[in-house]
Amino acid sequence: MPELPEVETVKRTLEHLILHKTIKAVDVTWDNIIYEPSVNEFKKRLCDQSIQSLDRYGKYLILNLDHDILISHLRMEGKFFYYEKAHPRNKHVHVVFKFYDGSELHYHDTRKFGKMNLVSKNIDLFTDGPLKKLGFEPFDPRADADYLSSKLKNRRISVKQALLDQSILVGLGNIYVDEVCFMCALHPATTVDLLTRDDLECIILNAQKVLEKAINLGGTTIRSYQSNVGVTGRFQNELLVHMRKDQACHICKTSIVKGQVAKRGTYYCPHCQKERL
DNA sequence: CTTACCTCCTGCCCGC
DNA sequence: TGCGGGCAGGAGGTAA
Repeated sequence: MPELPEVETVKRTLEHLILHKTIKAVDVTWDNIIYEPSVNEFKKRLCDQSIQSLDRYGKYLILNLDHDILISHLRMEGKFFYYEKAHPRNKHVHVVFKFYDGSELHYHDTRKFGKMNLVSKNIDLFTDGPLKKLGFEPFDPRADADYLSSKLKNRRISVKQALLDQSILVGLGNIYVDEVCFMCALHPATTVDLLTRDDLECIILNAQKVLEKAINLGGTTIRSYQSNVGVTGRFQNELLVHMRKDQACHICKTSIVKGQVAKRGTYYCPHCQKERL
């Protein structure tokens, strides 16, 4: 499940592979991957546009083209494969970008959860476009305790759910939310109305920390992430609680527990992360 | 304005 | 061994 660091890794890898290439044709074999516009318009408009630059916001990958912006969200299992020459399509490949130099970029998505949006460059992604509902990145100086406090006002959801909510902060998914909760000694089910100002500052600080460290290690590779674009994640060796059920907490040696919070598989240390009631 | 629930999909795990 | 059922999981949509 690609979160901010994994998408950043994909973005950096793709920059070396497809920057300045011009699209000759696009094949789409699973229509629901394309959120907007219609599949026919999507394919047609992409033709003859070149990749001017790549960007990322939260977990969204952004390709700046000549006239449009292509936004790709990998959701659970989306990944890219790049080939120098025409390559047979794997059964889980649903979108193929063919470039004029003969190379191809294949979008592979086992569960077909990923989405692509194509929007005009004339619209502002953050005020009118598909990213308008998103919150700040944890690195953003505007993402301070006051900001979080205002976002959480009148809300009684769990910390886990709040950190998964991309309209509050972008970039954290199930893995890194568990890590941040542990680093802040917060039980993931603690409701946000019980958080102190210190907790909010701690959350921002540790979200920055965990994301920066994961980016530097190329992201987290859980299971065999067989993409040839962004494969080398090593952060899985640094995880403090996620995927560590029954293993010793690094602080107190208590066994890490896996439970359900906000309907998500959630790992935490029952000793270091006491729930507040 | 909330929060809760449904949907999309497939591979995998479990029990029989 | 083979089969069916249940389940996980981002985020958009919708209902209450």
